Amino acid sequence: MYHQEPKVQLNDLAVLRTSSLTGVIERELEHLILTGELKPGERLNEIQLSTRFGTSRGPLREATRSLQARGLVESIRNRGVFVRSVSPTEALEIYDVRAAIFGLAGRLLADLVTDQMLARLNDYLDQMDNVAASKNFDDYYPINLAFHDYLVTATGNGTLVKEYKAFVNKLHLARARGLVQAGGLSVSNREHREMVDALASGNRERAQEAFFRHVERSKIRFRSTLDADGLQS
Amino acid sequence: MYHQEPKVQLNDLAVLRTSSLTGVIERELEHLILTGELKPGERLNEIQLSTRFGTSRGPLREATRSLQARGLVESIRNRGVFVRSVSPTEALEIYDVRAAIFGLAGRLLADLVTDQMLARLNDYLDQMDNVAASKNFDDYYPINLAFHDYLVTATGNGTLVKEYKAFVNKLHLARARGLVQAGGLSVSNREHREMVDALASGNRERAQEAFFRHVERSKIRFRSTLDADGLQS
DNA sequence: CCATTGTTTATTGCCTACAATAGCAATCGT
DNA sequence: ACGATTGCTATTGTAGGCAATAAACAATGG
Repeated sequence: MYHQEPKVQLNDLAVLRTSSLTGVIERELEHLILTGELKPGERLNEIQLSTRFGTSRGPLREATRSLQARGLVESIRNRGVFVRSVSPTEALEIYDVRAAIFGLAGRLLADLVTDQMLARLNDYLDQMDNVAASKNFDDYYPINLAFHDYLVTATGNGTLVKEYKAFVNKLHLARARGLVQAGGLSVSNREHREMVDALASGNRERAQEAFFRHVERSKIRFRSTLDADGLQS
Repeated sequence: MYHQEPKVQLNDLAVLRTSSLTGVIERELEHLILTGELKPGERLNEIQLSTRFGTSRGPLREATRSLQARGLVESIRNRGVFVRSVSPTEALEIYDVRAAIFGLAGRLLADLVTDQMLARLNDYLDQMDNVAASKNFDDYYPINLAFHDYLVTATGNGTLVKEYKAFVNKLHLARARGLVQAGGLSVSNREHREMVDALASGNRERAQEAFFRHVERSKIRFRSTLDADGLQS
């Protein structure tokens, strides 16, 4: 009975005023998927998960439908819903679309760039240089992520932000997930500087191209490691 | 009881073997929304719609969750789900993202283009010229749509296709829907020829830019009519 | 007359129960 | 022995019912 205290610990009742149980479950499932606790190909058992969340199957089913529409999960009738497994081919497709969207970010930013923004970007670059020098790669990713997040958000185009993040998430479901990260490891900060320089120039097309190429190079690195490991499709 | 013959007329039971009731409802709702039978801002009454489809509220709720994730509908807790109304501002955002994706299509096609493809594209161009000459504008849209659909599909990038169509659909929910179409009416076929010529040249960047600009010009036309009509936000 | 506070009603949120299906194992016939 | 068939079990698909909320209206007090 849902009028009792739900068993969930972190969600105050206040939260449920605005966001429905379904929404909470959806975010929770998304988290489980993206952290890898639920692995690609794994089935989401309705009863098991709903009891885990302390709810009935209804909200859980609604949550999985939403995840399905967002491409994180796929459903086979009468068999269940499974965490999606993104094939290398699809990963390559996603890289291209992501490049296009990120390129748009560059194009838009070229018209919006301010000294303050450039200062902040250069700060990110310095931080990444420092961390790279100290070979502390675990510290590199958070900054790298923040750098890209800032760029995308600063466009002021919410649709763009949403799309970009959706694709980044989807790449986490790539069968060769390790390769995605491994490829990123070798990114030299020079690519990032090229992007910031392009922004500073205020040249739309140049910025778009620099941003686009940055993602395309990630794609190429991904494909290389893919070939090296002899993975197909 | 769902083991009886459902009241839905067009869907054979065979269809339900593969796609769930939820999926059928979702497609049906999507149709109602895109044809305008359900207008932006309108509430989707669960009881009314579920009885209309001859099902219970469960599958209907799952269908609307999916539509919500896809951005066609928005849900307010304890108040219901409403057909989304896309603000002019968001429409402009969408135009940009769509331009980026369409630009990618151009870039990819530049590497894939064949004589056969060019012939087909030129055929489309001729058809549109003819129709435009005869001022039969109702005939113009289907060809225009097919032209763009073909371009996007020919990239072979399914992710791109899906995204592109999603955004086209969303633009149908723009508050100033009429303006979207009105703006398109004045598209001269010259823009289309520029795109095809760029493809023929095999120059990636040029093709990307031509495709990108085509959508951007639609955006500008949309904004002009917007300003003329004194619409805000 | 207006604001505030019950009260009613339509509708959503969630849950439980039952029907149907898929996968598997045991059984049966050949 | 072996394939097809038939139950069995776990799990999903759907239905319908009760609780809770919000919006509209009525009643009350200032």
